[in-house]
Amino acid sequence: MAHELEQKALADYLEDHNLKHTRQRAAILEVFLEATGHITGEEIYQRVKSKTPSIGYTTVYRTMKLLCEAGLASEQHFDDGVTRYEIEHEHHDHLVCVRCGKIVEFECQMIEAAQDEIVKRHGFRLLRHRHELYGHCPACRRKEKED
Amino acid sequence: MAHELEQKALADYLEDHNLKHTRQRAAILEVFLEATGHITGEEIYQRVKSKTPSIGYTTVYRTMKLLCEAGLASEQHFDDGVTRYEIEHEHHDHLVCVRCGKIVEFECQMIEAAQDEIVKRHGFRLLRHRHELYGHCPACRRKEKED
DNA sequence: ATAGATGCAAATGTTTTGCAGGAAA
DNA sequence: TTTCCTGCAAAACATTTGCATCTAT
Repeated sequence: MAHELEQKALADYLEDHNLKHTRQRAAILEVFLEATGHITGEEIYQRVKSKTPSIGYTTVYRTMKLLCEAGLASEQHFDDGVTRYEIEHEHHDHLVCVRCGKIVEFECQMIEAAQDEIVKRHGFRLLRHRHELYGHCPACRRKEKED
Repeated sequence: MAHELEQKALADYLEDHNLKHTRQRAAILEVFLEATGHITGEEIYQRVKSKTPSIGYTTVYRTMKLLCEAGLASEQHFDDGVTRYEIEHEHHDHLVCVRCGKIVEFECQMIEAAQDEIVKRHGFRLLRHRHELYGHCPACRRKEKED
């Protein structure tokens, strides 16, 4: 099985919390990890279904919530109102192509510093942020010119 | 009537597009303008309802969409999945208190410049962006210490 | 008179919950 | 054998649509 490390992390989390290790949970984590990230609940459901037809939406959503709690996944909400799950990793933001849906991650130290300054100026305590740039990716810009 | 200027802008837009000037449209715009901005469809509905009890959700949503097209309002989607409407104005971003819901707008030239650089580096064409900082506002931080 | 607007009820799409049966420890 | 999970169906929730009726022009 691929992704042994993450399956191990899940097993540890389940054990620590007196939760059970089930076929469905392993299958959902597997599908999630195989995706390039930024996958929706619906997509996970469809892919798990092709191998385990008895799966329900309920289990997918519940398991993804659990993976988030376990620190393996995190939720992203882009402009279309659908929750997407990505592999949890350090601070980064997103560049989204509104034509083809391509998502690129970026990090910018300068922006982080500017944010801290703004937060401080307003006396807030920063918990998290969200920064998304929407536009057309290089491939779509090329297609536009052809149209 | 307050907000004559915007009511005039709406009237012009309606005329230009062969749409009708109705009591409901004027009432919804009025309520929207009286709010401090960042009001939800539900809130608009409730406030209009107190003066015009026959109003329906449908009309509120349809009218807010129309106001967006007319350039008077714009939609904002924060993390709770509820659409909020704000008075359309130049580029700015949001600082949101997750405890009390307070919303502060900010603008930062340095961040805008950094964004442009990132977009250029990835070959994208930028259409719009969204930048939200979530945390605790000064008042809520004070309350926290009391708790 | 007529194009367009309204409000109700029903549909939508996504995610959550209640519950009875099922599987892991 | 007990505790936790699962999948179904139904609920929730915000928003949209179909349609018969009403209203501004």
